[in-house]
Amino acid sequence: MSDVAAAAGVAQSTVSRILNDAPAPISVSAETRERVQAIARDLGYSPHPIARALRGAPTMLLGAIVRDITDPFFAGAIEALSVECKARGYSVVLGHARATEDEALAMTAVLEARQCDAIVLLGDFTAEHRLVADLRDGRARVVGLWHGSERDRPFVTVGVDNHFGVQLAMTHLTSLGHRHIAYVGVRSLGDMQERESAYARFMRAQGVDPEAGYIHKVENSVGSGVQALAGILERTPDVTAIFAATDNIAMGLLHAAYERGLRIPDDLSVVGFDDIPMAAASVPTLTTVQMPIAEIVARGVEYCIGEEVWSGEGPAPHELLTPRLIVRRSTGAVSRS
Amino acid sequence: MSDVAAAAGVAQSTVSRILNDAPAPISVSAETRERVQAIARDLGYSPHPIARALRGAPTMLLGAIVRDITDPFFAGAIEALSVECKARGYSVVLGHARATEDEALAMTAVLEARQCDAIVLLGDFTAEHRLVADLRDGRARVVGLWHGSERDRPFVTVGVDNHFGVQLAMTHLTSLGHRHIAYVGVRSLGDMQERESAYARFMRAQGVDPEAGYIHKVENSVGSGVQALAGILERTPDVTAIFAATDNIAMGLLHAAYERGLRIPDDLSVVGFDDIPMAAASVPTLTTVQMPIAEIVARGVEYCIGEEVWSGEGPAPHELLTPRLIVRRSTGAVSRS
DNA sequence: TTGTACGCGTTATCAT
DNA sequence: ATGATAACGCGTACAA
Repeated sequence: MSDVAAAAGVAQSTVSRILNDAPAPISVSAETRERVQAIARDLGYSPHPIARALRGAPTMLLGAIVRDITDPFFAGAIEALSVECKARGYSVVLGHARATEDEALAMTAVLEARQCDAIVLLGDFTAEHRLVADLRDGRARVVGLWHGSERDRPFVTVGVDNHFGVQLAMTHLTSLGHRHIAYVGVRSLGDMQERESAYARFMRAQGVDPEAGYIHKVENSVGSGVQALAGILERTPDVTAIFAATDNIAMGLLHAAYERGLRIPDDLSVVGFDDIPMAAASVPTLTTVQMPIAEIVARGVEYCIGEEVWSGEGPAPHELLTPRLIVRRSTGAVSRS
Repeated sequence: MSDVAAAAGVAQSTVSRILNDAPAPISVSAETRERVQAIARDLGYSPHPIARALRGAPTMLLGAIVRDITDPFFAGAIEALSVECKARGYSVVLGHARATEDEALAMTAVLEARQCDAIVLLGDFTAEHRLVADLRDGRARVVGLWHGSERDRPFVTVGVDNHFGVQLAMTHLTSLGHRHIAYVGVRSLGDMQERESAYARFMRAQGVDPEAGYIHKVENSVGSGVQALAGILERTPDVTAIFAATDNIAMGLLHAAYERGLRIPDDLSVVGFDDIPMAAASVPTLTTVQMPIAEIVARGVEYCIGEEVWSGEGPAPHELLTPRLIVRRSTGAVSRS
């Protein structure tokens, strides 16, 4: 910038004013303005974001803390986040927080994140106490997406109505005649916990005790479907349908059923949750619960770097968006009792 | 930091020296050192990375420019990149460059990327001339991963030996008796182009003219398999096997075959390329070409922020790592001629 | 209308 | 062994 000033024969502050479209009470002669702008262009000047940031300007960086980018669902969420941020001139920096033990390392991400104007938590991190505490005390605004509906949230959260989503899926199955419906979920809090309890409540309302071996917990990976299915068939052979807490798991179940020679949906119906891209191209295609990902992300970003901020007073806003059921070919009428 | 200095009753520069483990020729009394360190800890002091960066320190930020995070293969690559960077104390900031027309926006990512110490290109961006030009002229070190093997590369590239990978896949198919093998690829340069020409060369060596309708190009998505299969069966009904340039496409083919009632591998064999996680859990599981992703990423990161730098003189280093074939259940002996 | 001077939080250099 | 001071690039209050 000083180069530009020197070349134009004006003070550096003048250049700054011109290039930043000086606020109202200041005025610059049109002639100087044009000259400086021309020179700045010729010299290929571009402002140094770091120096700006040092002056207190926002870094235009938004930190995204996520457990597993490889999870197709979160990959889609990050995609949406990236698009939304780009539209607002922001970039997203990735913070990895793989395992729970990685808490300390996740902290690192937070520290680095001090350069970020805001932090978005993708998924459930309620178990990560130190992380949450640091985030709460930190300078940056924080928003939790798909973070569950726990009480006393320390920051704004936006998510999906898990209870309603599960209801949709389960009602679909019962309307097809299924009564003995197993659940395969993930040992985690937040959304996973909510889906499980919504399932349990539904089953009890139907007069079936879900605690009688119908609930199975595995890792959230396509590979875990095999062991889950084996467990289900062994402990509750009367099962005619399975509700999986994520599409990833559901994919694993489709695979495992195929390996065992079980036909879907003739012998077994499967419903997932997430509607990942692969759900529309699996064998067979997967009936699943779809969430308005883009909307959820957009709401979260709005709270982070938009107008609609939370003052920090009173309970943190908590928005729940509504999912819908996508019926495909993995579910069908029950063929045995 | 000035707070710490005031509280300790020493000069602020002294604090800086202590906290940064001052270089050799400087000495600090042990007593002062401990006192300052204690106070810094009590005050919860942590250095301001932006101010450091302004002084010329590296930002410890690595920019990753990628077309589609949703692509399971690149999601895996980003995961590996993130892990590798974290181990070196770096964070990765995501630069989205979706469509080709998005070139201008990709530029934005580059500009923001000025804060980055290095840039990693994930995938092929040779068609993005302005992007490449800007990157070449830029300050940051640039490395292209899976960027193809074009000549006169303006920066270091690390990738996979596509020719060898295709050879593995095709040899596997011919050894099973397949002769009429179709190819489904993507209209793009870099790796996609190399896989296609490697396929064409192999076919010609086998005495089959690949130009006779055996080559099909689609979008790289699971959804595009349906139209691809329809086109293949219509134009070349003698086909008994298909080689897909990516697992994503291969997944779509498995799905499309199932919808048409074609049994895999009895009626049709399918081979993919990438070995995405889903390839091990599809119906049926997919025979595919696996790349050493972690190694490729590690090599790239080494060139970016490691010791092994390229001076900029002479031709840019270009490393090719070796893929291997993973044989699963989507390929079998030919059953018709 | 434009120039001067200061400060953001560090680190490096020079002087004490 | 430590303190004072300049500089990094920018925005801005104040002076001219």
